[in-house]
Amino acid sequence: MASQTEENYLKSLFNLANEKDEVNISELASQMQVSMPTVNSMVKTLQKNGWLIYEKYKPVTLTPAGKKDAALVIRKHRLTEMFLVNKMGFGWEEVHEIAEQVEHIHAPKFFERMDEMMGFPTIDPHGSPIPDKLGRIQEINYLSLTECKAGQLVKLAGLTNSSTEFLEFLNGRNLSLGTELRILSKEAYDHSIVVSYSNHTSETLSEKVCEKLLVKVM
Amino acid sequence: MASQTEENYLKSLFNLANEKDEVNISELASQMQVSMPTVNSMVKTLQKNGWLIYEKYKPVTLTPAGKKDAALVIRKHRLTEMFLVNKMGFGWEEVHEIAEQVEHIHAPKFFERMDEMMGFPTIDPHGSPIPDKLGRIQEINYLSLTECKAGQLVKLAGLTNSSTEFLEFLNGRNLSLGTELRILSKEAYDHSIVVSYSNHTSETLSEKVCEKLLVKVM
DNA sequence: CTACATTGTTAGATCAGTCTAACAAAATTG
DNA sequence: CAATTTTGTTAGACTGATCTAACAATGTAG
Repeated sequence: MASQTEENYLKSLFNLANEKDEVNISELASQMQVSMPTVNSMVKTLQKNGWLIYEKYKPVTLTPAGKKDAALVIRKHRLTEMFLVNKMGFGWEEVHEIAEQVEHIHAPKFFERMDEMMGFPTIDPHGSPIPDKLGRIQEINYLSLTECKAGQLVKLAGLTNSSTEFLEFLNGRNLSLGTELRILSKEAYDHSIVVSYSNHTSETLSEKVCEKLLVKVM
Repeated sequence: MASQTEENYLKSLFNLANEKDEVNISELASQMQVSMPTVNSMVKTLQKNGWLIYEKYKPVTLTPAGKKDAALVIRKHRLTEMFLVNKMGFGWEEVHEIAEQVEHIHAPKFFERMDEMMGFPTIDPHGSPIPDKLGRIQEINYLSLTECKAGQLVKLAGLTNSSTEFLEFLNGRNLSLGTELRILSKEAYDHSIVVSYSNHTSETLSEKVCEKLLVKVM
């Protein structure tokens, strides 16, 4: 069974993997906030346990078992976040920190019960998909708000970043998942976008914000 | 902040402390399932951190800070057990294992929220008191069923042991907290007790069982 | 293609938490 | 109270996860 540390490495590896499923040691080190030698020794351990493929001076790749176990940790994290929001009344900006700890609990029925109580949700409070019990993750491809055209009506469906600061910024603008946005105009110079939604008749969103907003065209 | 290991030692120390607040190294070793040298080195660490008083060849004693922090871990454990039973539908025999893990989560608002959702319960699903936010624990003195007399009507209010096996035994007999028992007779030879309750007209409970049942005389 | 920058590895140390073996103090018991 | 048992301590080793310093391989840019 994976230690908490190992679970954290699996999660990072899963999230950092590129199209070729590869992750560099340096990326992983910076993501995990540890030194490269630490990562070097840890990938050897993870390899020994069948979670990844490692060859000297090459990027590492999760094995199918590694991907599955990583997805199951992510499942625990996202189920927890959803439970905290839907069943315990927390705000979407408060749950990450708690879920970071709860995700390491080894008690299948605890998470099964959460899942059941919530009616088997498929996304977490930030719009990210919740992997199933077998670690399968449904790919959703939303558009970034930056890719949309003026005049379009879109619905906010996900985020590419869920930092507390960003979530609090969105709270301050009354923006939440499900909010329908009308794109009033796009500024060519700085790529900012003017939108209207709910009782906001005109709100300007910077490119920095728009690129983090994932939407579904209505 | 206490590590998980330290939290576990604090909990054991709190539970093992006798009238003089003392705990022997050997007791602690057996409770924690580690060797005596391990305990020896750990108590030195705990002392360094202000949680206990240690002198060579003497039993150890928790400091006020140690007692408080121990009680706060026990609070997290018992709130979790109660939440699992009352809000998530688990049986009282299922919750200990999960709570053993959840108790190490460092997220005050998570436990505050549980507490609030349950209406600030004072006992856990096994009848043990839940310490308050300041680590104060209200002493309840129930009688052991063995101390009761034939003819008395008593209500099951607590347990001195909450092992899964014992809880499953009680489930099999339809015995739960709040059950009112009429003591029909006491057998002098083996100290077994015959009781009636609910729709059980006559059930014989061995001394082993009776001594673990805490009751309130009606 | 060589030089420099970046990335990755090795060696060796540290810390927390654990162990066993050997020994010492304290408690018990004839 | 002396002998034996129980309890506790010390020394030294190990594992997991981390570090820094030194070095080696790879990638990049003139």
